[in-house]
Amino acid sequence: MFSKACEYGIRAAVYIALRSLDGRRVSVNEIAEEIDSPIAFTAKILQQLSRNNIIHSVKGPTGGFEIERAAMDSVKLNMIVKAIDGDAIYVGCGLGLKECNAEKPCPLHDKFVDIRTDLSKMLKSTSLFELATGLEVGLTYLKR
Amino acid sequence: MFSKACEYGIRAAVYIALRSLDGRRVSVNEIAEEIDSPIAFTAKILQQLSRNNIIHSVKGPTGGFEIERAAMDSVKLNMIVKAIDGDAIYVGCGLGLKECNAEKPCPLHDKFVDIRTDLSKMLKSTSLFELATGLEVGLTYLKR
DNA sequence: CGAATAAAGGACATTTTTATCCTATTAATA
DNA sequence: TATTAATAGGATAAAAATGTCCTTTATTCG
Repeated sequence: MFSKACEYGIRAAVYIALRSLDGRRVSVNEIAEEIDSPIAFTAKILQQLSRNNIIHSVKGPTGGFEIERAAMDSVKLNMIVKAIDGDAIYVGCGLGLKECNAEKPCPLHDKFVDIRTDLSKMLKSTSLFELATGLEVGLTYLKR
Repeated sequence: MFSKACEYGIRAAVYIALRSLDGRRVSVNEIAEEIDSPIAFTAKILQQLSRNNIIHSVKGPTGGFEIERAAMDSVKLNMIVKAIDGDAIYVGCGLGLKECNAEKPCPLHDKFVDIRTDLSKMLKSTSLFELATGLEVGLTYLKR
């Protein structure tokens, strides 16, 4: 469904949000450790998220990554997915046709649109805050 | 969502079904032409489908691929997806955790289960016959 | 200012996916 | 039986995704 990069990106963002709730900045090393991801690869992904203004980075000692409280509400999963995987998942044809729409649909078009609309709605309506709080109270996990 | 191999596999199977409705066997070359896919790669995928008894192959002159009328009803998309992409799409965690279930869910688990259940239902209930007939009457397309 | 710390980013390596090429096998038919 | 047409399958190549390493840049703090 999502690329590895995107999976790491979402997990990282949720972890950063969790820590930012306590006012703590976190380093790439800590993030990679806590979400069980390869450090350097995770660093690249964090760069992308930072460039897309999804997370905030600070260089130097005491630096690291953080997310402002307001951003935790306004940043929805679809923004992270789009920043990393692009919009193929929202736009592309399920059977890989370059052109596939209601005019000239692939055999699966209508059924796919339904699924994708649901997926899209879910991603657009899920905020980092929502996911971070589930983690905070120990209901959910980011590794294993 | 699906791998390229799986996309080609579904398109190829639908095309074979379409032709088999007229009692015509089709060659790899014709299939690749009609679904706009790389020939040799498509041949590999057809081998997989054949080994999984999803389509039937005949060697030699007048040979080619075909699907029996009864199989067009019994073969559902989920069987093709499973034969080519395995069951990651049904089983795997949306955020890539090795272990993710109701006991120890990732932050997206519940929302993901909903989407995936819908996708799974759709694939399990869609037969090759259904897709081939849409093509036959010119409502849908396999290339472009 | 200098040392230390952390992200940014470029270059490279590995792995997986996608794609191609060539030979072997099978079967029809002239 | 020889030829030819078709799939089967092994080996290899190319491209994309994933992952690593090292240098640069920014910042803090002694």
